[in-house]
Amino acid sequence: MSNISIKDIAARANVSTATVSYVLNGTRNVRPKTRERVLAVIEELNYKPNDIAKSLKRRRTDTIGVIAEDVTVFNTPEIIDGINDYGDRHDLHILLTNLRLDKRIGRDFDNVDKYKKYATSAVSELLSKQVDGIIYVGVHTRDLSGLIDTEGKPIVYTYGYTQNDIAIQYNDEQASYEAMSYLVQKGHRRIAIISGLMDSIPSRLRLNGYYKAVTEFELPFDPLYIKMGDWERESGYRLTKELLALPEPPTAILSMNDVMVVGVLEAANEAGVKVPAHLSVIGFDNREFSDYLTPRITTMDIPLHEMGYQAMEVLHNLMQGKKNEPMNMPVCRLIERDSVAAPKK
Amino acid sequence: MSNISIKDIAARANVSTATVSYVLNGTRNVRPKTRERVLAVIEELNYKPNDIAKSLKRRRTDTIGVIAEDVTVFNTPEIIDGINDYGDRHDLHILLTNLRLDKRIGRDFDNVDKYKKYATSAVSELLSKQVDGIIYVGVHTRDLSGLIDTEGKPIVYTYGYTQNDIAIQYNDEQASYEAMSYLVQKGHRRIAIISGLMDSIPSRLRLNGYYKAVTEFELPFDPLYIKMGDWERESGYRLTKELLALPEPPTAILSMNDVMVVGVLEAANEAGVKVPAHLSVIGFDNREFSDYLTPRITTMDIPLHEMGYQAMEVLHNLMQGKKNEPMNMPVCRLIERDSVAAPKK
DNA sequence: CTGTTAGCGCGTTCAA
DNA sequence: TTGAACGCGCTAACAG
Repeated sequence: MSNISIKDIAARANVSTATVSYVLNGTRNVRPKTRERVLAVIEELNYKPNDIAKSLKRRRTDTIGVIAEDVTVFNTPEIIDGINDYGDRHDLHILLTNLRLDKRIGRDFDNVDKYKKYATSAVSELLSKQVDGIIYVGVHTRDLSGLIDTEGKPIVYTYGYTQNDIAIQYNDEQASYEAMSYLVQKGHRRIAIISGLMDSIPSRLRLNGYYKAVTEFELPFDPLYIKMGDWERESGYRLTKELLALPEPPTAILSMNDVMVVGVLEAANEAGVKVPAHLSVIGFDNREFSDYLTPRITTMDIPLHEMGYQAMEVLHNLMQGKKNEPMNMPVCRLIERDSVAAPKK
Repeated sequence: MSNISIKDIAARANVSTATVSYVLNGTRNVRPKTRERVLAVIEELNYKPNDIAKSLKRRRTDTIGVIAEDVTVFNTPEIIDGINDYGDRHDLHILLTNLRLDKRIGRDFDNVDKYKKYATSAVSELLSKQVDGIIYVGVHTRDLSGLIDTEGKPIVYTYGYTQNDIAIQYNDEQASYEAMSYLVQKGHRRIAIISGLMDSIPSRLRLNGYYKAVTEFELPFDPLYIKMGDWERESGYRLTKELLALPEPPTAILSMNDVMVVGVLEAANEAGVKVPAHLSVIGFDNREFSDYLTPRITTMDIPLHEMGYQAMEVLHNLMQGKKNEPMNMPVCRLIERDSVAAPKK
């Protein structure tokens, strides 16, 4: 156990504690010979500075509080990885709080009262720990205004936003537009879309991208091609059945997540419709399993790592009082696999 | 920004800072009237104690350093969730370090020198931050002796172990034995196993469980039923082809992870062998996608949450100098789905 | 320019 | 119930 303090170093090197501190931080010039001697003693005693004491005086901890709504939800680890990536490069540490919302309240996000207490006490603990800033990692994009009060500490949101704070979002509209372009380029005209729940922002934005593509490429617009799903596999299954039963079924389906694609494939399979020969499918999320399905699913990859990284970058600037230049919105990337082909004539 | 300190409270309540501290911590009796007054002022000024100052004096931070080899690897988030679960219940906070090994060095774990520097500096930073203990979360069970030196601070390993420290492991042998029992009970006798890499501890332990079952249930033992895979899908595919080409092919396959099951299904499909009608399969890991494959895969769930929870519990005892009674080894649980049926006569 | 002294940051806790 | 020392490192002020 190292109870060695700066005093011990000072004593053994025959200098004052101030000098040791200056050597350690390069805050001031120290004669090379003295510096050598101090460094040698530090090495010899394997001294490790006490960051707690340092933080108390500096009124800065170089620590960021991360509030994750649920670390076990698929998007969170990759965002945290991005946060760590930036943190490593700038000597910022991460105090992680996991609200565990999925296990505690499931998907009942409307009932804010159920989890406000968790969020509030998380913030309170982080403030007591004197974090220099906070990143909130939601599981699902929505308005979080009023959920927490950081009492002036800088905060940045991902997968969520408020009226007043900075939030990092990726470009949903562009993503679905790009997926549509790809399908069109492959020769598709009759393209259906299976959305997520319509109270969801990404659902609406992606629908915008869909409309935009339909308009720009002058695709046949049929309201029956627009299906409201609920993010779950069963809705993919059910809605695909409906689509396939249409007098003029679509030749391609854009599904707003990969989970619903599982249902799409089941329905196609049951109906004897081959994917991609008779029906093309694109998913969203690039979940690991999308590569394990048959056929391997073409899907939009969400820039999670970049979102975490950018959130930290923006927060870091905020902490230093720098203005944040408007940054590029992270964009999705199409992962081409085997679920899209040219339509049969 | 709250710059209110205990002094402000003391002044406004006409007491000494000591009294405020006693009220806050209940460390000593305070006359009810005084206590009321202090509490009122605290409320009024929305005072939040500074844990940094507190930690400096108490020489204890109530913070645990978690070193994760990679948070984006599938088992890690659930382990962290277990850590948080225990932490929440005992007012312990988590300082998270992510070594990001998967991105930095891939699977090249043999080359310790490549990541020793990351691990060492992670420990060093955590010690400087004065964490009360450390949990190391590996991505893959192996001997980590000599990787890091915590200088006397208590440490507990999961997915990894050393010669001298405590490590939380789940019961691998029991898991494969139980999977085998289940297959036998369904009527299978000719059961093959596809292992992971054989330099892996879990591979060997699970093979032990397999042997034990073969012996106890007096199954026909055929060395050709034992296939060495490498955890990857392709090996599942290739080895299943070999198994199906045998003069007496197995009626069931136990695969040491779910990823290889993907390959098993592909091979079976190509050979026109129906799962589970003609071939039963059990996987390992209960990966989310195992429920999305066709058929839905029966698999062994690994008690990740419990491992994290138990690691914290053990560490907490260590921190308090308590002896750790031997605890129950976390056990896997069979998730029954649709990939196992009775064998055809 | 180099080195030292001493007070500070904020709660905790002992002696009185 | 209180005054004051203390935990450890930083840094302003000062001396040589």
